[in-house]
Amino acid sequence: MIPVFIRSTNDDGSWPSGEASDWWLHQSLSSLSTSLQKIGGGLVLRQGPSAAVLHKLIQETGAGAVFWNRRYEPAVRETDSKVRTSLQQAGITTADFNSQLIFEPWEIATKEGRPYQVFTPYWRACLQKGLTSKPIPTPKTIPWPEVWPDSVPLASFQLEPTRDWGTGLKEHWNLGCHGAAERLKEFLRLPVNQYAVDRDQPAVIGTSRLSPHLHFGEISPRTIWHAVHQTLTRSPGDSTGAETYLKEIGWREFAHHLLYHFPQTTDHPLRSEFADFPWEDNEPALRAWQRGMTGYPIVDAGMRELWKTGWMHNRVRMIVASFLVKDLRLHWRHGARWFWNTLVDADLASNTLGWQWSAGCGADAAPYFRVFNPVLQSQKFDPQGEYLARWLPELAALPPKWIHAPWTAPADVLKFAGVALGKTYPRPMVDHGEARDLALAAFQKIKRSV
DNA sequence: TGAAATGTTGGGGCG
DNA sequence: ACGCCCCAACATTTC
Repeated sequence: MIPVFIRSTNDDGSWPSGEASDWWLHQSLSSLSTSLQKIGGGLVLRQGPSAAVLHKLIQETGAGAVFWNRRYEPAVRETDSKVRTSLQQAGITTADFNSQLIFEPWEIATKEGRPYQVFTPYWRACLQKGLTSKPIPTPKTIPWPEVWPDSVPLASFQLEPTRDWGTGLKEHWNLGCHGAAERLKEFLRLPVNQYAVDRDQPAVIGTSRLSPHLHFGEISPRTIWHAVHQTLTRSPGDSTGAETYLKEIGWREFAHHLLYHFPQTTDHPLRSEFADFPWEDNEPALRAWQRGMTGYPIVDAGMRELWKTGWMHNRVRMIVASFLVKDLRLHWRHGARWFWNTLVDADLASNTLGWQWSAGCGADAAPYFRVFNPVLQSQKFDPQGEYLARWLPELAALPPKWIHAPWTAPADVLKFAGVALGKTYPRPMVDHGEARDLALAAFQKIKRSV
């Protein structure tokens, strides 16, 4: 058995991976390679068009079969299917497996046999189907070949970032299968029912933070499912936390279900009336959002956490998304692209679902008129302003009472905290009240065409 | 997995 | 003592 990773250069129209993802992939490959070496093998790295690379490897090694795990993004699905055909035509045995998901996107359907478009009934159907098979443990030994084919050096993939954010990322993540397993263990050590409460507080480590590990296949959702159920069996009692957490795994499944059945949603709204939405075109506003300089502390804290660590707390993702789409009325695609490029857990399915949900144009979406108030959200979920102070050092000296909306603070409070609005920290780039009215007015325009 | 506007109720101040 | 008004506090509706 020869483990191979191909850095594919397929011209399949898929979005080029972002820098944060690339960074993770680099570390993850290096970690996988080390693990394989420890059990006497290794990982062969190659670059080029998938099919051509595989055919060449087969020629070099005399391999008779190729196995891989299924992928679900629209563009790569097509590529993988072409690869399969071309291998089979050459008389090679192929087999593909499911490692990424608990439920295949096509095996859950409504009574009419159609895909679900609302989460709750979808998840109910999943739970009813249940998961019977147990995850297969990591093999202790693998039959290795006598002679190894050449491998290109990992560095030749040029996955390491050009900008210096490696230090910020490294401090926050422990990569690889081992890191993923550790993180799951740590997460499950917390009281299970704590999750339902803590997960919404960005200042607290209350979420599992497994998303990048899941995305890169360092841990499978089935492993998580079983570990959570085991914890429940060991210490029964209040299971709301566990159910809430598994529901998040469910959203990930749902995202893949939707992307499989509605592949156009990566770029186009699922609800077609939103194609006519009067989005603004405002480059400086987009830049202010990206850089965390909107003047709304909770938005800026989130955007800076993202830039620094390649990750953002889920509650804050919803807040910054609402701000981009409703307060600035910039197309959700701008947000999706930015997240794609900066998140270590960038995942086409989850990202697409998340942004369309926020914009109100997707499946099971928040109605468009549901506009987040960035100040209220901040006060509600970060009451002490700890999260704000952590990511906005220029506001750290402001007391909790004023840090959520510095422009409302008395002059002497600002002065004492060393805050000079418009100088050390921007004034709010829009008035939320006015922005909300404008967003609702814009919504009225497309509502008529429904 | 909202927030604001509007409606309702009930206690208390006050003439 | 009584009715009136004010306005929290909560509930409902609307965006």
